Amino acid sequence: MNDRKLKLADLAKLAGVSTSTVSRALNDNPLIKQETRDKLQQLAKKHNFSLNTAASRLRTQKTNVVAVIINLDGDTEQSINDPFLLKIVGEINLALNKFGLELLLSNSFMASDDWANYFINSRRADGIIVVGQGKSQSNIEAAASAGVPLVVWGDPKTPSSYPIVGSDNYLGGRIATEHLLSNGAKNILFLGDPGHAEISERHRGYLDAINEAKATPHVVSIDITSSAAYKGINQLLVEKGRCFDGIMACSDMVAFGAMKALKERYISIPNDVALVGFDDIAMADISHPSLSSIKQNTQRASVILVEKLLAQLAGQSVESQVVEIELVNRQSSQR
Amino acid sequence: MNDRKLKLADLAKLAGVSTSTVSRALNDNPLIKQETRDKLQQLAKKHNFSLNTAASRLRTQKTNVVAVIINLDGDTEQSINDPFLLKIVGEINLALNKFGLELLLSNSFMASDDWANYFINSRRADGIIVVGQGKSQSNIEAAASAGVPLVVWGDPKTPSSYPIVGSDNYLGGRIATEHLLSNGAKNILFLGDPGHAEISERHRGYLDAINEAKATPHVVSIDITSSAAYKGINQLLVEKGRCFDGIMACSDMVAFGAMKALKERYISIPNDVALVGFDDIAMADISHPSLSSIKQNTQRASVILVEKLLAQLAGQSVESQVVEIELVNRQSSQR
DNA sequence: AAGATTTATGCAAACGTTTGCAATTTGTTT
DNA sequence: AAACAAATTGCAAACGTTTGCATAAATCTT
Repeated sequence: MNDRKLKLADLAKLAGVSTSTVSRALNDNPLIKQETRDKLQQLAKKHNFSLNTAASRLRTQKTNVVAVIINLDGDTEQSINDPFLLKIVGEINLALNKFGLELLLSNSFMASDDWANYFINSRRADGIIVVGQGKSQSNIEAAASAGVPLVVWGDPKTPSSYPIVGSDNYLGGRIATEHLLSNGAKNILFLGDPGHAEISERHRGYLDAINEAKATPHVVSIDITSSAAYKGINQLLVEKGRCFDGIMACSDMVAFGAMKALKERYISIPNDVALVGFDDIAMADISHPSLSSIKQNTQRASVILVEKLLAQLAGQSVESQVVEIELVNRQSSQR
Repeated sequence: MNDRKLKLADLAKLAGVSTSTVSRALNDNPLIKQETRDKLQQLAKKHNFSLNTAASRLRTQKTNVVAVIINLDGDTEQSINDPFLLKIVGEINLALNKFGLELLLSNSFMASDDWANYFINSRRADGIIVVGQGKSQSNIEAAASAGVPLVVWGDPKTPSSYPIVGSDNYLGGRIATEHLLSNGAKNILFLGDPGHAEISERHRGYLDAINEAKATPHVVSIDITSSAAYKGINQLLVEKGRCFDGIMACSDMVAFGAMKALKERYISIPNDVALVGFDDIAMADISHPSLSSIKQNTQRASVILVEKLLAQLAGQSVESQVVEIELVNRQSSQR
C-alpha cells in the first residue's frame, strides 16, 4: 500500500491532465470523453484512489448521509435493544444503501435535543429518519418546523406537520380484535400503553371492534416490555383470577410476556385464552404455540421512508402514508 | 430560524474577534481566556451555531466517526435482522457515544470489499468495528494489513493479525455441555455449523467435554437460523427417532428452532431432551420453558471494542481479549 | 479553407474550518 | 519606568474537492 494518501492532484499529474478532468471523470460527468473517463477510472482503481469525502462534502454541501434516530422515551424501559426497532433500522439500512446513501445511527439519548442543529446545520447528514414517535413529539416538531428534511416511522394517522410512514394501527387493532372475537373470545384484554402514539391507535381499533360486538373493553396499561406484560398479567390473575379469554397485545414482545405468565399457571393458549400480538417478529413463528400477529410491512415502509426523504431533499412536499398490514394467523388464536 | 447558515466568520464579526479566536473558544482551547470562551460559547448557542463538520474534518483529517460493519456471510441465511447482531450494534452505539464518537452503519453486502479504501481512505470514518467474523476473514485481513484501525467482535482465540474481542467460546461450549451432562444427558447433539469461526470454538469445547465424559459426540451441521434448526431436528427425528437427550445449540435462535420441533412432537423439555442455547437474548427469559443459555457480556465487550479502537488510533498496538461468559440456568436444562 | 459550431479540457476561485507563527496586550521584575 | 516574560489574540495558509467560465481542439458549414 502506498505511503501517503493520494489526492486528486496526484492522480491528475500521473495521467497528465488537470484535476478538473479527473474529478469529472470519476463522477462520470458526460462533459468528459468516454475514453478519458474509462482511462481515469481505471487509473484510480489501480492506485486505490478514493475521493476525500470531507472535501467533497465541504464543496458540494451535500453529505449523502441520513441520520437515523431511534426515538426512545426517557421514562420507558423500551430499550435500544428492542428487536422490532432494530429490525426496522436494519431494513432502513438496506433501503438507504439501495439509493447510495449512508446511515448515521443515533438515539434520542445521545444527540442533543436540537436535531436540526446537531445533524443538519453541522452538515453531518442531509436528512433525518426518526424511528418511533414515542410519547412526546416535541423534538420532532422542533426539527420539522426548522425546515429539516425529515420523515418518521410511526402512526400515519397522527396529525402532524411532517410525513409519517407506518402501519394502519387502527385497522391492525381492529382486525386483531375482530379475529379474537370471531374465534369465540368474549372478554378481551388490551395489553399496552394507550398513551403512546402508535399504540393509542391500536387501542382505538380495539375499542371500536369491542363496542360493535357489544362486549366490554378492559385495558391493562403497561410499559411496552415483555417483563411489564408478564408482571401485569400475573398481577391481574392474582387479583381477579382469569377474568378474560382473549388478549390483544400491543407488541409481540408484550404478547410473549403475557404468554409466559399464562403458561406458568397452566392456562391453555389458545383454548382458555386466545392471544394476538403485533409486529410479527421472527420469534412469533418459532414460539410454541406460535403467535398470531399483525405483520407490518417494514421492508416496504423502509423504502417508502427513504423515497419520501429524497423527495423532500428534492424540494417536493410529501404526505404521510399508510403501509398495508396483514394478520398472520397462527396457533395462539385458533380454536 | 435564521435564513442563511452562519459560519465561523459571521460569529466572529458579531463578537468583534477573529475566526481563530472563535474556533478556539468553541473547542475550549485554554489558549483563549476563560471569560472570552464563555462569552463566545453562549453567543454560539444563542445563534444556534454549529460547526460545519465537513470543513473541520477536512482540516483536521479526523472524523470522529467509526464504521460498524455487520459482517454477513454471503451464503448463509443469517440475516441483517438477526436479533443478536443487532443487539451488539445497539450496544456498540451506546459505547461509542460515551466516547463522543458517531456510528456509521454498514453491512458487508453494501460497502465494496475494499474496506480500507471505502471507509478510511475516503475519510468516511477513522476506524472500523467489524461485528462477526463470518466464515471468511479475507476482507478483514485485507483491511488490517492495509493498516486500518480495526477491531472485531468474534472469537478472540482465533489467531489473527488484528485484535478480536469476544467471549471464550470454547469455554462456553464446554460449560454448556458439562451442564447438560451433569443434568443427566448422555447423548448430546451439537447443533450448528462448525465451519463458522466462533461456532467452531464452541464445538471444540463441546467435543472436549463429551470426550472427557466418554460420551459420543454427534453434530447436526446447520445454518445459524431457527428455521434451519427446526428442519434439521425434524429431519433427524423422522430418520432416526429421538436418538438424543440433550442439545447444545450454537445460538438461542437455533435453540428455539429446535425447541419448536421438539414441542410439536410432544417431546418434553427438559425431561426428554435438555436444551442449552447461546447468547441469552431477551426471548430466552420469556420463552416457556425458559431457555438456559450462555450469556455473553456484550455490554462490556462493546466498551472494550471501542477502547481498543481508540488505543489503535492513538498508535498503540492492542491484543485480542476475552470477555467473561456465564451460564444462565433456566428451565430448559433442569432435571 | 476560413469561419461557425460543437466537444473536450484547464484555470482558479470557492467551500468553512484549524493552527503555526507573529503580533499584541497584560503582568512582572528590576 | 524600562526591560522582560507570560498570556491573549489575529494573520494567513492550508485541507482536497467541485464547478462557472474561459479556452483549446475537433468537427461541421458554406
